[in-house]
Amino acid sequence: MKVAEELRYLILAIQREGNRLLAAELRPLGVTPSQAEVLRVLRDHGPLTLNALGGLLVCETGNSPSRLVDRLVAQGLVQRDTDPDDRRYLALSLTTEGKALSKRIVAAEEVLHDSIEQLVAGQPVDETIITLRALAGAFPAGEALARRRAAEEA
Amino acid sequence: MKVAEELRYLILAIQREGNRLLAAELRPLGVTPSQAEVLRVLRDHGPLTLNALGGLLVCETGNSPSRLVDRLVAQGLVQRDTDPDDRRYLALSLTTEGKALSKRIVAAEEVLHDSIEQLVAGQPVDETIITLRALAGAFPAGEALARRRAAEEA
DNA sequence: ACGACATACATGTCGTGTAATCTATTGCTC
DNA sequence: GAGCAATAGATTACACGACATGTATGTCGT
Repeated sequence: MKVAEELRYLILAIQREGNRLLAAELRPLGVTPSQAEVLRVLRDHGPLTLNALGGLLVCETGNSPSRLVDRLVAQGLVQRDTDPDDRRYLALSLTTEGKALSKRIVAAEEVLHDSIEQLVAGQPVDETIITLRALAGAFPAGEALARRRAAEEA
Repeated sequence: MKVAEELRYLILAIQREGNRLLAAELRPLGVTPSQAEVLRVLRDHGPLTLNALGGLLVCETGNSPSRLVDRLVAQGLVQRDTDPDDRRYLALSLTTEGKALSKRIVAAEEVLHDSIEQLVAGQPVDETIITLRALAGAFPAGEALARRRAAEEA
């Protein structure tokens, strides 16, 4: 099998299974992995417009995470205000309840991350990250990650 | 950011974007990446039952890829016969049309694979594959890949 | 032969990913 | 300020993935 093909399938398999594990951890909290990502981004990066939110999401649902946000609003976790100056813009932020839940989400993610670190213990992880960054950097979703890293350091 | 968290998001980003690129290559052929995987597996691993097919798919849709196969049957690419000895079993195989299309699918995948290899040229790819195999090997979907590798070598 | 169980597959539901299309608001040009 | 293009966002259609549940067929113990 070609190297690129094996890479592709390995990444597909890991992504699927990782997502399932995370979904299982998050289920008791009543949110899905994508919803959790939105809550975490909103928690870390203040109030955002829908577009700005999309730019920071890796699970970026194309143009508009509208539906994703809809469900979070319906659950009372996210507040959606319209900018009074320019009514095309939204101001998305966490409700008190959303802030509380996001703490529990971080804890659930820790469980997954600990499992991952155990599995890759003793493996050449640094080289792996370098390679994957080279791959991801070529794409928009990879840039979302880079933006988040940049914002965290600022 | 923790190593495991960065790994997780990198893999998510790469998987998404890779899938989109492949979907674009495959669109002129009228199939999706998941459908293409089914056609390739059927081409390489003879007639299969639905369960056996699921065991070789990385895009393994849990229990049963019935609906995935449904669309391929509807397009005339896959033939679905019932085993006369035990009518619970299916015998899935490519039609002539399906065989012809699978050749074009391989060509479309080559395009993606060439792009990937260009992007990771000069990176520590071997170490990356080792790490990812360690991760994937812990999961069922990773085993699907291993089964395919084993079958290819046999 | 009968009934309980097991196996293989099908189907329903929910949430999501992607792309196409629609609506509302704004800003620009004249 | 009227018309028009650009922009932000919402809506919609289709295919999937995950999970739960349903159905048909076969097997086994009695």
